[in-house]
Amino acid sequence: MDVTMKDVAKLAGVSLSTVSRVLNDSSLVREETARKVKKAVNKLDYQINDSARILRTNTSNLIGVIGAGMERPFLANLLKGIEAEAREKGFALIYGDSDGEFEKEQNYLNIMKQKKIDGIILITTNYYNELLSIVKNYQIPVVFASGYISDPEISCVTVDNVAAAYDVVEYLCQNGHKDIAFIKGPDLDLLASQERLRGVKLALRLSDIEYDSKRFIEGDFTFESGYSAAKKIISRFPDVTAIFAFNDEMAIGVIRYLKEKGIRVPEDISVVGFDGIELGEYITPTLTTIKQSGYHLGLKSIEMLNKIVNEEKVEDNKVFIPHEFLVRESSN
Amino acid sequence: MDVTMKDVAKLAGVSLSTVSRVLNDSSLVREETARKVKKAVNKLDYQINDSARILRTNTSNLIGVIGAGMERPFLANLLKGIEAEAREKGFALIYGDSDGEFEKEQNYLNIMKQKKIDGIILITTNYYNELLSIVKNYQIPVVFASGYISDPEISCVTVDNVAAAYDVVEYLCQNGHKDIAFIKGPDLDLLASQERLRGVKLALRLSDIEYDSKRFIEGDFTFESGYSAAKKIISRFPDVTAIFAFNDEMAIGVIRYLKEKGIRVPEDISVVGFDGIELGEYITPTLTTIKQSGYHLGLKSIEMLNKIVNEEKVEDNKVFIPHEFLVRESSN
DNA sequence: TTATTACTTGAAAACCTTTTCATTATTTCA
DNA sequence: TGAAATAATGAAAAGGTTTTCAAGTAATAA
Repeated sequence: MDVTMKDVAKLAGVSLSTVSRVLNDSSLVREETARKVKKAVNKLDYQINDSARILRTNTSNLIGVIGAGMERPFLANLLKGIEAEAREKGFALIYGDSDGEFEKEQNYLNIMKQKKIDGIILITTNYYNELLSIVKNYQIPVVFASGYISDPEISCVTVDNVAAAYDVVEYLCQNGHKDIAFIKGPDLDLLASQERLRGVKLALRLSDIEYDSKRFIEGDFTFESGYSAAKKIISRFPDVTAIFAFNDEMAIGVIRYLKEKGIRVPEDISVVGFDGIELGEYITPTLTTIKQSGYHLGLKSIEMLNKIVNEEKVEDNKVFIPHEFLVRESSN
Repeated sequence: MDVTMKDVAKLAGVSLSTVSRVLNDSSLVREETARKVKKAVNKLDYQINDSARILRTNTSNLIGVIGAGMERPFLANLLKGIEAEAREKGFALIYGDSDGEFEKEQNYLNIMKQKKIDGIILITTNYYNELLSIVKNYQIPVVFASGYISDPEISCVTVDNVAAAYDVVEYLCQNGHKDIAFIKGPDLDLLASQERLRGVKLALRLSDIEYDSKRFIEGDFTFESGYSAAKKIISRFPDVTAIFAFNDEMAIGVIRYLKEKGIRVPEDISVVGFDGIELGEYITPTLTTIKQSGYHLGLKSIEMLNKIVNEEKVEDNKVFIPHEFLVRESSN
């Protein structure tokens, strides 16, 4: 039913092998013959059968992406960056959202293995160690795009979460805030959230503020969790003067709660987020935050993965993308 | 290098055919033999070679998704719904973001054809007719998830944009608004935005308000375009009492601009959006909007596509997902 | 017991490429 | 001009499945 190389060969009056050569590397074939073949290809609107090609060559030009919660603006942008650069490099994408569940991740990994993906990008923080060992075992080139992986064999590209979180807290302390509350990510999140936590602790220590675990409320990166965390914070620590949420959505949830309670931001309480999603410029007050570019992060991930796949030398396999501390209206 | 069925067959002491049967439909094989085979499969951690399977069967369990601007919250949710239901039905996803460019769409279509996708979901509004004719020509089962397609052969699932937009305008008129401005989607958008426009015109006519094309500013569904459209509106039509933006992001951009100018929402100007993204509940004032569930839309799309792929009868190939008019703080 | 029938299994072809190896045609050099 | 080298092409194998067809075995019916 579909047009195959055989049909092209017949129409062009040449052999299968010749058609294949023209399609891949016409340098081995006489120019005139190549012309004939190309003409036939166009005439028949021939499309290669990818499965047959993959079966034979064992390379798919497919890149797998496993992530969690890709509807979050930051991650959606990351995906877009991945997508754009993958396209640029000639890869198609196969994508699976794991919701942070290990079982789904395993499942997607199997599917991807079966599809002979050339490489994989992991945007997943909960079971990264387990995942990593599977991927290593399968020998699939991998790039982590969700945090710093210490294993020297593993490439990762991420914002410097520790430094960024440190900057935020240092800024708050320098502005005289002593009673600060924090909204972490899920405790299951072993990368980004943990790293930000480390940065916070470091800054607190250097500012001689005692670490008090009760001031760290667990959220899940949603508006709603920021909102309800704010509620807890206000009831437990009425004297708080600043709240640092580990992402922008939670910070926006916080602001909403404070407004509802008639608490002024930033006059009564300063609020800081993390990520720098576009939305932060459009709410009132505009959101003080750490800006990192998900798009850029995605881009870099593919760039690096591409090198690994092509066995080019990767000069440095731990890449930090730039971040910027944006002081806007929600803090002082 | 990889484990193949041959290895399994050898270890289990049976033939290739038997292994294949066990893996697909063990009803044809003696229970004891099946056990042996399964044991070998587990022992060797056998994973099927998908390309070989696709080559032989000509079915891939792959669904293509072509969309534009998937970083927008509504569409990101849609993608999530697609993803979840596809997974449920045993499909993997191959996804391409076209940025609304026809060339990229064509390109992805070719790639997907080569990968022998079982079906495709189109979330794309600019060149839908051209795309449709290609897809028809390729004979790929297709579901449109971005608006109403009148071609009776083509399945689509969408919110009833006409009715929803009508509801908004009727509400505004009933609340005494006579001087309303609108922020459309891109003029290239031939589906959702056009349909909403039709609903608006209909309601205006029935409310005896003259249609004035100058009161329809073109936006591109971003915060920024809402912001700058608001600027134009305020300068050109200072007496406006209501603004209806064709999506929530633009409405939020509008609100931001009005706040900066010291114009009160809704006391001075009512603002209404469209989509019902979560964010609308967390800004102040909360956003009046049409709520539609992208997740649900995605789900339904796959459900329908699955039926088409399996050649089940599709009782009704034009599906409207429910929408809800949420009157919140930004309008009165 | 013999002849059917049903149940299990295996051998081999087919799916469509790429690529090695061999062959033929062409060019180069002496 | 003839031999050697080079360039262009084709035949065939290989990659890992599924599936048809045939064969063998066990169960049933006559």
